[in-house]
Amino acid sequence: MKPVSILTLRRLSQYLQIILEAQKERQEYISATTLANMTGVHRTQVRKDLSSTGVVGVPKVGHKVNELALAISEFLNWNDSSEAFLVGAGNLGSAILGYREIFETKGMKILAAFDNNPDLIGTKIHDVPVFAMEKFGNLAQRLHVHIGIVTVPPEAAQPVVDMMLETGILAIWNFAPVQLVTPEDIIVEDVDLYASLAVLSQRLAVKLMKK
Amino acid sequence: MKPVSILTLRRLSQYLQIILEAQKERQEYISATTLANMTGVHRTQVRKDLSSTGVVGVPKVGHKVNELALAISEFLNWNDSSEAFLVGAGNLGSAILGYREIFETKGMKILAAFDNNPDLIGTKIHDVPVFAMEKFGNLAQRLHVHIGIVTVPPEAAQPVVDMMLETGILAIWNFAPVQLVTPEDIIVEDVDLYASLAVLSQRLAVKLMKK
DNA sequence: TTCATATCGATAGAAATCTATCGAAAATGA
DNA sequence: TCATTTTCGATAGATTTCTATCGATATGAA
Repeated sequence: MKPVSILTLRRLSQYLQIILEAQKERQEYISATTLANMTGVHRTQVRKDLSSTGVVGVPKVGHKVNELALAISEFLNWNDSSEAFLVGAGNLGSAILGYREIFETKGMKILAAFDNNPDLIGTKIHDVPVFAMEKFGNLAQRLHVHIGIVTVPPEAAQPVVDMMLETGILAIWNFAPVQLVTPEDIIVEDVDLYASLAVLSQRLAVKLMKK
Repeated sequence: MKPVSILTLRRLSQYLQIILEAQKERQEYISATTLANMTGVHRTQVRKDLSSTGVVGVPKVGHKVNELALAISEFLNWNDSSEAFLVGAGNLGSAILGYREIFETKGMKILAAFDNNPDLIGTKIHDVPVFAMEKFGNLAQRLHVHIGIVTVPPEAAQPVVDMMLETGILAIWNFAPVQLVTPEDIIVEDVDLYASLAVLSQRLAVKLMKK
């Protein structure tokens, strides 16, 4: 199995979303062509992306919706569950916790949240208990948690991450808009809102200029 | 001015973040090499990215921090303000509104939020007033708002977007995990958490398999 | 049965993106 | 003053990513 590009992974998630819709509507088959039309990705690109999961389709028919959904889920490792801890139970953290159930269907179970705000400690947010920061290490090791979700303010992010890495965290989902410093083998996935906004605003500026 | 790739725009935002830090620390100069080391992007790539904003550096010295910050901000259109409306004042919407002030420093002013929950209408969230959905069109046209932020549940996203497009919205910042259908000339920037999670979980799975 | 059509998977070619190299310019220090 | 070092910007080459093309196969209509 050769490594797959980030772009392919992102597209696979996109296809899966559409495929799940088709599944809800009881469609039996779906073709790469359909996925291409719905996403704007090129037909052949969709085929390549799908082929990296190992599925094979039937000419003139396409792929069985159920099989395809399963294959992509398996490939993304969304079928077995990984445990996660979230640090930073503020606005953004709470919002993420609100998606807890959906994330569970995608293989990520958020077991607990951590914060240093005494008002939050001991409470539950969207059914997830909030603990004091000091409890992180002990709990993470005991429960074999491998994913850390970072939703703290920018200046707090690096110390939090340093702390996480001491406790066996292998992958970090980082929502703080800072460049984290981590060892090579740690997986860091950034959700960079500023970068996203940058694309939006520059594109809009170019567009308005042209008119 | 030739068009700039999305990847370049995202990196420019990243550089700017680092440059602003340097500015806070009263550094006078910063080099492409430094930015490269801090981000992991290749030296020459950083130079190319920077050159697309039109800045010129000084050999052996680098770029003046102030000038560089200004050039990138200008290029991303973060120096003049664009007005935005947000639809969907739930968890995620509130979290976004919490970043209102930071977004303003990046050229986006969120003037109002909209929701169809009667409990929210008439209230303020992070100082932003919440109106009924029906008010959107009228207000958007009167205030010449061009950016729509979509933080509604997936099933509500497409209707909301359709409504937005009827009222002169030109760019959409979409946080709903669905494929939006829009005319060619509308700018859509997706923040796709599932795609991000897909990258994280697949990478982690591969990593754990290797061990 | 035969033909037209839609789709598949594979391969090859095109385009975009990234990396390496080179000469020039500014600072530093001998 | 002159060599050394660091960085710049430009160009060329390598790599990755995307798109076009082709034969093969299953379906459905003539």
